[in-house]
Amino acid sequence: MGEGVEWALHSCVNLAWAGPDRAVSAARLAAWHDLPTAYLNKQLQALARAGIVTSAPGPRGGFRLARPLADISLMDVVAAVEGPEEAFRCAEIRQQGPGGGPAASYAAECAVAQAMGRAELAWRRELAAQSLDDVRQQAERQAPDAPRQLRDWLASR
Amino acid sequence: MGEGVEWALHSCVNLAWAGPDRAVSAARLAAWHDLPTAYLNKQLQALARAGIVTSAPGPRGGFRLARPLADISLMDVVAAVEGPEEAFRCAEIRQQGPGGGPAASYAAECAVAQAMGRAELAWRRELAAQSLDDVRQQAERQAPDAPRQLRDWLASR
DNA sequence: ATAACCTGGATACTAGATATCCAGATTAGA
DNA sequence: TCTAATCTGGATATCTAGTATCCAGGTTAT
Ligand code: SF4
Ligand code: SF4
Repeated sequence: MGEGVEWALHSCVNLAWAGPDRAVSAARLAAWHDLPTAYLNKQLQALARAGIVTSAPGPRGGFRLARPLADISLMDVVAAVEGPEEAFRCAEIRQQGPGGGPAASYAAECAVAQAMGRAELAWRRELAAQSLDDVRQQAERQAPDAPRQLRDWLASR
Repeated sequence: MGEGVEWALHSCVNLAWAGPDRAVSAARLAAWHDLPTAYLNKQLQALARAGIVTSAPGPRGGFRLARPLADISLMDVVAAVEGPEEAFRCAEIRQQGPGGGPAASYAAECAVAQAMGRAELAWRRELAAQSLDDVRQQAERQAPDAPRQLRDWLASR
């Protein structure tokens, strides 16, 4: 699990707090949490390609949310940043060595891979069930003046 | 997800097929699927430390299952091989930069981390719900003579 | 026209996973 | 008792994927 996921999630919540009128540049989003600007920019580009945020060049440009937080699930962000690969990669070892005859060659996905696939599906379902708005609400409960702090800081630039 | 997990899972099923009387050396288990002997040995050591298999040195030594396959869940094996670390590691970025004041410093685990934790819990639960005996049964359905092949090959050594 | 900004490719750096090696310790069997 | 097979565990090397930086474009507000 790359830490780009965490950056992307926090950035989305920050964009929501900044409001829909104001576009925020990658440089500012990065500075807010002291992250490497160029690298965070890559994650934001991935979010843009996935249609989660929109991007605009030029002065007063930057990123803003493409849709309300309630319509963005954690799964959307994870898929956008981490790519579509499964965590468990089948290397087909059962077909190597003396054990792997042609008998097993044409069989379907083996039992191990299926079991791991079911577990990963449960993980995805749970991520898909939680929206970024849920996250935002709880974050505001823990730090009620975080949104105002961010807006003030953005305004002072 | 390291591929040692896959090796360990297949090795456990192979040990079950070999039977409880015969201990199988790491070298033979590795040769069966053409895996690097020394490295597979490390995964088997991890399984031994976790109490999933027992090990015995000396001639006629090797590994055997510590308990029936039905009492070993996929989660047991994954935890033994991959360690206890969570896939999502919280880097506490919210406390870095201008955004992280002392206000948030003492707050509990943030909303993002909690949400990811819930998803990972669902994954673990699904893994814990599936026993290695389920896997064995389906594997035998796909390749009914795999157990006999393995026993024959082991006997011819 | 200028400066602020995104895009995307090329490149370097780094940490972790993969793989090998060796010097003990243990035990079955001759 | 001696030998050979085997596990144990630390040290080390290699490889891969994640992390990070840079630059040469292209776009747009002022
Ligand atoms: S399908 Fe089964 S044997 Fe093949 S790589 Fe996946 S887990 Fe291993
Ligand atoms: S607790 Fe929240 S802010 Fe801190 S590292 Fe985890 S996800 Fe990021």
